[in-house]
Amino acid sequence: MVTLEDVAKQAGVSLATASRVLNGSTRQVGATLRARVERAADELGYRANIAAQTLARGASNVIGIVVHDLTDPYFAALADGAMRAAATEGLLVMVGTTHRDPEQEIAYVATMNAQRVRAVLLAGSRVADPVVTGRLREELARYREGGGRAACVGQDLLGVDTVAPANRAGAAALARALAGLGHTRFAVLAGPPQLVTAADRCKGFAEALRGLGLPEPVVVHGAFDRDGGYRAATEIGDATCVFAVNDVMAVGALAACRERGIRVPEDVSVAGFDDIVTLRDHVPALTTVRLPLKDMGARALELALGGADVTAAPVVEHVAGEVVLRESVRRMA
Amino acid sequence: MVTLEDVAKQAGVSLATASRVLNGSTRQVGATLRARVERAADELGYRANIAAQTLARGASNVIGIVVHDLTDPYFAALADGAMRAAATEGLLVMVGTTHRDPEQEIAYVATMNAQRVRAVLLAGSRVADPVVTGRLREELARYREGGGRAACVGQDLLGVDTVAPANRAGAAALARALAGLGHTRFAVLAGPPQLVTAADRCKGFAEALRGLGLPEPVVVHGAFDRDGGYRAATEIGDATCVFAVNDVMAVGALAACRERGIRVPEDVSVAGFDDIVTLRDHVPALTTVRLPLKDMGARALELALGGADVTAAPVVEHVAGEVVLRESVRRMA
DNA sequence: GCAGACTTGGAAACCGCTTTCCGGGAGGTC
DNA sequence: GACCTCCCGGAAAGCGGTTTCCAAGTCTGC
Repeated sequence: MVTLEDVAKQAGVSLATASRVLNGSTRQVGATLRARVERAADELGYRANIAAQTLARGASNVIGIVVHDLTDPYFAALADGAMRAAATEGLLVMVGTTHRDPEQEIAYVATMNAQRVRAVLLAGSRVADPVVTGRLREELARYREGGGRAACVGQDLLGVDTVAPANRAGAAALARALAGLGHTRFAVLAGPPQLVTAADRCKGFAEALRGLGLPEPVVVHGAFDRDGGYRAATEIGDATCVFAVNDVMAVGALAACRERGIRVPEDVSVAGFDDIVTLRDHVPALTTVRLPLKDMGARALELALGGADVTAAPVVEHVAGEVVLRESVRRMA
Repeated sequence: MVTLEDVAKQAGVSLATASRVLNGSTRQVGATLRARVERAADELGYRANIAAQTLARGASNVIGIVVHDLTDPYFAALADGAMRAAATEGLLVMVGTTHRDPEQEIAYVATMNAQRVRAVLLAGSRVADPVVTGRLREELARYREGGGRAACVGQDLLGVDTVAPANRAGAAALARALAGLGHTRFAVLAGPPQLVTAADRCKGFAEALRGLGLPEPVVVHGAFDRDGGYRAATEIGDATCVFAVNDVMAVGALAACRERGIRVPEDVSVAGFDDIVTLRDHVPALTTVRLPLKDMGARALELALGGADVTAAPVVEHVAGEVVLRESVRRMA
């Protein structure tokens, strides 16, 4: 590989000068030398060694983002938002996928720390395990002590800047909207009990029903994905309205209904959460709670990068969800 | 940040020994010292500085992958496959999204080169612009001269190892299957003419029709995304069967039909390409050509990493698509 | 014409780690 | 016991940049 020294030699200048010309310095370099250096670099096809730059500068130009699964449109949208924001700052993005393994998440924080990334973004639901969470916090603390910045999309459990979707409030609003349609017997496809996002949505929904004096919903736990929704949908009892705690599960539930000859919304109403863009053309159109996922991802990155004052209390931004009623629910007679 | 030197000092050993203990060396270190070093590292919370390691070792443990858009499930699946493969090799992944800007793609290759990533994966369609392609090839050549490895998912136009989906053959097979159902008047929602993937699929489809002695299809160009399909769907003339060159466009077309009261498949049959997993529950179920996207991503990474012989001719692996007939098409009377 | 302020180029220290090369001690052989 | 290995620890030379510190001009203003 051609190094800066090669360029300097070819241009007949010192290393220092070559560095100043090519890799953005505050120092001025005369037009003649500047041209010579640029020409040499071009001829030689010089590409700065970023590892060396990072080492010398003590700061890298990459950020890390840790998600569960890129093929889940929820995380893809979050990641996309964050990546666009990163790109405008000229930052590169290193992505880690955990596939919902909390150990992986911790490991990634350590790795990102080793990479000395400028900031790390943790996107995705926490699990309700204080031990695991504790270890994650520890690893994060270690990272931040070294000057790293961190932010999180999801529950405010990590002591870092957080973009927190209003899962509870959103689910509650949805419950009220659904109740407003005349439904009284509900089921919740609740996802795994340890997953905080899922649990919060479930809780918010149930609380709202309680507040309205309606009966408790049937709660069916299962996986947080399409198949989880599909399976859970078979156990909804005599509910007239089922709330799947995310859109992907709702789509699974819809599929299950279809296969079993249950019409939606005529026989049962179905609602989800997130308003996944890729699913907007689903038939029947899914009632859901819209979350501005891209913005949330972008905002989280801003938070991580912003605020020079590391010692300040972490800022938590709550983002509201908007209930979107579509064809998958119907008004009861 | 705590450095290796701090650890060495605390453990009362030399830098060399500490390095050997902590960062995988072939050299043995005695049990006593080894324990001392590990203890010190743990107490101090040492995290190796990967930039320094990369510099010293002359090789990094990250790979780069360049895609158009992570929120497009096609690329998400490809990326996911590649990332899983990378993870099993203990490699980190740097992701760049170009949003279909070829300049961005070239820029990313340069950047990845600067990062000295072990390999870069270019996923996504080439554009039919020899100038741009030439510059990309140049940039790739530069990278590979420096020892970088590269692979590509898509058309074999870059002179690197390639996983090439059989776009033409797949579309042709689809055309024959559709013709076998009795259709004779076709339309193709063809995407942008410069996009090679789109063009190949369109061409393969038309050729097959020609081979069957059927009339030329109506070809409607447009964007390669959902909205492109949506818009193009309004110009299909009197076709009884429309082929959207990818699933996402097909979904857009389906939406357009629905809004205009055109029943699918009763009034018109619709087919796509890719068999996007997220769309499998779409109603009506989409007829399509299945591509093993995750495997393709993984395979491309293997290709990039494998084959020690850089000078060998690039290997091109063709991967076939499988026609999957579903509800969105019907047999003509 | 000259002191003082500015500008610009270069030498060299340093960033944190890997690894080569050396040397000393332990263990084996005859 | 002498000689050879083998094993393991440390000193130090890089890896490819950045940046500080100097020194030598180049301008100003008087």
